[in-house]
Amino acid sequence: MKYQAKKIENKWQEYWKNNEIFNVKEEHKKKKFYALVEFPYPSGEGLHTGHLRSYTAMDVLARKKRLAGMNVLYPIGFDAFGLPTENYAIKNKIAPQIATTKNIANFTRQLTSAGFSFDWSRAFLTTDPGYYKWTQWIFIQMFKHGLAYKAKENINWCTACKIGLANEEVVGGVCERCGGQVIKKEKEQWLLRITKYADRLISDLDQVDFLEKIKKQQIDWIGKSEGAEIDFSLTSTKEKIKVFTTRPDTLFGATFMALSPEHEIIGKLKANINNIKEVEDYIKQAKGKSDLERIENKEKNGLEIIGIKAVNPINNKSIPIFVADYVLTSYGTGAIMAVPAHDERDYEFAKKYNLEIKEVISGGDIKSGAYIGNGQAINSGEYNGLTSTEFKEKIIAWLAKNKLGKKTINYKLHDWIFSRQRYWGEPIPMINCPKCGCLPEEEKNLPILLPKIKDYLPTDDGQSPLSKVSNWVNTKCPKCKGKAKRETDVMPNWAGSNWYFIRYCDPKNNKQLVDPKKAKYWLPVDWYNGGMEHTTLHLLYSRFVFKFLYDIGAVPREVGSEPYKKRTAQGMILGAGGIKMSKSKGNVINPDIYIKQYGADTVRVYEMFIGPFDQAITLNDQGVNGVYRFLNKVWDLSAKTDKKIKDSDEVLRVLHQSIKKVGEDIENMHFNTAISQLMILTNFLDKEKKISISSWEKFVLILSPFAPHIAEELWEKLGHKKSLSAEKWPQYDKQLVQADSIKIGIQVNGKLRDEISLPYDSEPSQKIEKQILSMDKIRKYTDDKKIVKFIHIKNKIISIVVK
RNA sequence: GCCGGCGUGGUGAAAUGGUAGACACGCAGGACUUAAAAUCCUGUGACCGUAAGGUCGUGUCGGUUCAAGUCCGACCGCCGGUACCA
Repeated sequence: MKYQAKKIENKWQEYWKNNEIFNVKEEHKKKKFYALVEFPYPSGEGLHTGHLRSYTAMDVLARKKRLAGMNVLYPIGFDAFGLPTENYAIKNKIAPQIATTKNIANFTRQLTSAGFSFDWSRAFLTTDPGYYKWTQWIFIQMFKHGLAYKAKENINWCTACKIGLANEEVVGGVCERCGGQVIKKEKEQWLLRITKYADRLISDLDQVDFLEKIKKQQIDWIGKSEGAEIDFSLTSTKEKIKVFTTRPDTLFGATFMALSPEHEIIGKLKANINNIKEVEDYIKQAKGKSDLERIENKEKNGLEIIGIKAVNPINNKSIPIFVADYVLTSYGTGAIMAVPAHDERDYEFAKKYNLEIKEVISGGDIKSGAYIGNGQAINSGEYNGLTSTEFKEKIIAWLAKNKLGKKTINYKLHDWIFSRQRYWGEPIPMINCPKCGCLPEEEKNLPILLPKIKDYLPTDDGQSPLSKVSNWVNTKCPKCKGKAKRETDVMPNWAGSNWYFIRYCDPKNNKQLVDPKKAKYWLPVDWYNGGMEHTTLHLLYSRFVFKFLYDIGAVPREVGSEPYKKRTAQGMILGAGGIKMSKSKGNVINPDIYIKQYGADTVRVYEMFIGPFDQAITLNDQGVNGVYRFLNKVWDLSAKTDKKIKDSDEVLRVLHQSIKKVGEDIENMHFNTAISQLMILTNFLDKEKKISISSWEKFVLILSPFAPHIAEELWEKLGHKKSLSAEKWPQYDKQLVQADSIKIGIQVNGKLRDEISLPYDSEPSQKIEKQILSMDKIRKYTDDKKIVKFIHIKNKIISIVVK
């Protein structure tokens, strides 16, 4: 019979489902393995090939770990709240709930057809009230612990649609939907105090096994920098301006000060500013700039504030003050001491406006540009000669003693804006009472259901569409029972994906976020794989939320405060032309087509074979054929099995080498070389007349993580009644892996001239040396020469140096 | 600009400092076939040579070493992340 992929794939997918082969329970005698992939957002386009790559890789690992005797949890769910669905709903006037249901049916079909060994009994949607009840519960706990608060924040505002946009909706500085200009606008928002966890989010990275580049991304995103806050007094007023600097050692070189356009002191000192009208004009045009314009126009510009000057505390010199939009309001104090000699931006600004450039650290050439490195202090009075490090310490001590400043730490990371003026998200479970203020909803009333509405558009002034649902908005105050109103903002996309991996441990629990016993067994996640695009925000946010849940005891102590033991990332899948797949470029590939044409096993093996897992790959038709041929060959080989046969030593050797290599390669995510080894073994077996049952079984088992359907079918053909998923990963025999003899190369003066077959592990000896030197091809190069060196590295090489 | 990663046949790619190009695609020739597809066999880095064999060859230029795709230095190119973070 010929290999019929579709037929056997349907058969085994049914079998796995009906027999709940991959559904797991806590089994305390067994070692657990929690394999996690990023759950998909069920978009209308269906499963992306990138998902397929990640899910296949973890499926291979999960299946291998099962065979290794572990209790493997490999769950799946859907991250179903979000903007694309909401925008789709607005455009087509269809309830997002309906679009979601439809999309999920499609995703489920696709995921099933690829043969992933998910525990479907644990699947949920983040839009399930039973799930977002706990998303809301977490928010309330954050509020109760002072980590959720309201504040005025600048948000992206589309001037055409007149609505607030999430960062991900601003593409290239314009509105993703209408192409309209996006500016910053102040609005009251909910924020989460992630900055309180910044230090732990850095230091606890020591405890986990993440790819180094991922750790680095986390650290860079948090952006911790140590420096000093320094007070500059002002002439003609008692006000002061605080600046932040990482280089207090350059204080003598501060020749002007620059304020961000948003700096509050300007409003306060209006009366003292002689050119207030020009200053206000400058501020107005700076604020009106879109992000796009700010990015495009990188040339620094500013305006001097006439009438007040700042006084450098170290030498009492008056220096001019500028307002300049290269100074960010959102970092540090929104004001800087400018040291043109030792900062590139300040240098550029000083050149443009003809300001003093005073060198205070030696080591550079100030005429040609700023010197930003460390060095020795010069032009710094009594501090001259100190190194930058010594100088920093001394000057901070001096500032502190004179109450002019102090050591400070700053972060790039900001508190996390956690509200959206949208519909399709978890309602923020807060109530505004005119008497009692802003209070959390009573926990017994959770979940606060998202009401069904007809019009999903935000209001003209940017309020959430929920604000139009008066019978939902109007409620009672949980404290005084008087009339009160619900918070109408909803949570961002991230809310549901922050903690979903916890819920997989106990997805149906209605009394607790998670049963501590179950959490204790399954958590932390042993191995989390996903895309690099989620290794900053999602990873950081979910680590933060997990730490918080750990702190309040919602996650048991024994689990620890890090959610993921190990995190890896697959390379991107590029479309035709080696560019990112995107709808607008029309190069998106739907995995369905390949699965239909070749079957899931072929697609799985192909995706794993095409290149190194962590590198970007370009998907094309080249190579799929080869994998399909390989599986056909495997199928045909099964006809050669024979009960009576005993395999040759050579067959056993290649088999045991393969068991070793495939097993190790899977653990290291070197899937491509694992498959090439399976191909080598297949080609080898193909040359044999008969194959023993025992060898064939081992082959089928090591193939099974990659091509589970064909493996199950071949296993059944051998007369087994049960799925091979309950079998054991074969052991390799160390003795058998080594061949008796080994061929090694012989070099003369670095050039390969011949090779010789020696018994394995032959130690260097006079005898071998003599033998080699008597070989014809070697004599050709050595006979009339003097042998300077004779090197024999066991099992590796023989290298002769002649003169 | 800064921070990562990468650069090897016509193509995807292998290679703990130890015989570069495993494995696969494609291509060429052959077998089977009325024919095609499928399958099988042979060849396939470049150059010289009928062959045996030789020379060159892992982005470029240098260095370390008996030995470098791999280590070190400088440079060029591509990809990804980030962006005025004081």
